[in-house]
Amino acid sequence: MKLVTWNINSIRARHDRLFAWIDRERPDVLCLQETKTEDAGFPLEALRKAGYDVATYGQKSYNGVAIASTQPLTDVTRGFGDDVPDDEARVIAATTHGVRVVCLYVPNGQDLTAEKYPYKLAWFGRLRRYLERTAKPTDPLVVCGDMNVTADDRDVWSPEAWKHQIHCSPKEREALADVRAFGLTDVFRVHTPDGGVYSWWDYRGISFFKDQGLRIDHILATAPMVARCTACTIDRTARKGQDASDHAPVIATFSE
DNA sequence: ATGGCCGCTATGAGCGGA
Repeated sequence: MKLVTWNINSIRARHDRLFAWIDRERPDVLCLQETKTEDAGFPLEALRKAGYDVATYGQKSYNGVAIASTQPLTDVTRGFGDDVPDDEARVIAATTHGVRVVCLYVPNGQDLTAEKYPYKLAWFGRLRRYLERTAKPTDPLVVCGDMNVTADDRDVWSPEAWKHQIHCSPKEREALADVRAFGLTDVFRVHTPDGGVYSWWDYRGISFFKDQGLRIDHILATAPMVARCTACTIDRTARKGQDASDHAPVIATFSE
């Protein structure tokens, strides 16, 4: 089973590139973030035609997540289902290929002094409690998406430039570590212990050309899924050229 | 030191992204 997480940065703006990539890579499960549209603008029929069952959780202009799978999606849930009023479409989950898949678009946080920063930290707490309520660490579970946090300095092209910046603050990293402490492992790191591989590059300047990126898109898995994970890579080629998302897809392969 | 790009919107400037 080939599972992909990709912050597509507008599924409408990325339509041709997305479908060309799907045709080439044929993922079994595709988790998308920042679709930036309600269902009216979502290419539901095109994905079905390509052989996918699809579940969306969209909103106008911002956020938006979706899961597509070559097998049926069952038990689809949207949001955390907690008691916090929140209409931002950032969480969708479904069971497919015998695996519970949680697709996340974590809040950006803006900067360490913004009101969005404590919201982001609290959001990670809600995520941890959501996992406690809805899953067990012994389940076949994958939690993936745009985490908007670097796990440690190996994920940062310049730890000095990014020190105490958003995506790299100790509190964000602690919040992500607390989510992992539920019983999740970053499968990319299992296969690639060395740093210097990124999943996002700023559109501005020549950051991609100079490989000045961050690894903020993660695939986390419970122990039974880690045992089945034979590879995890980041498709840097998808970031090249015109009309690319600023994120590259992360691909994990699991044995049956 | 700052901003540099991109996608969105009952667009044409301002917001959010990371």
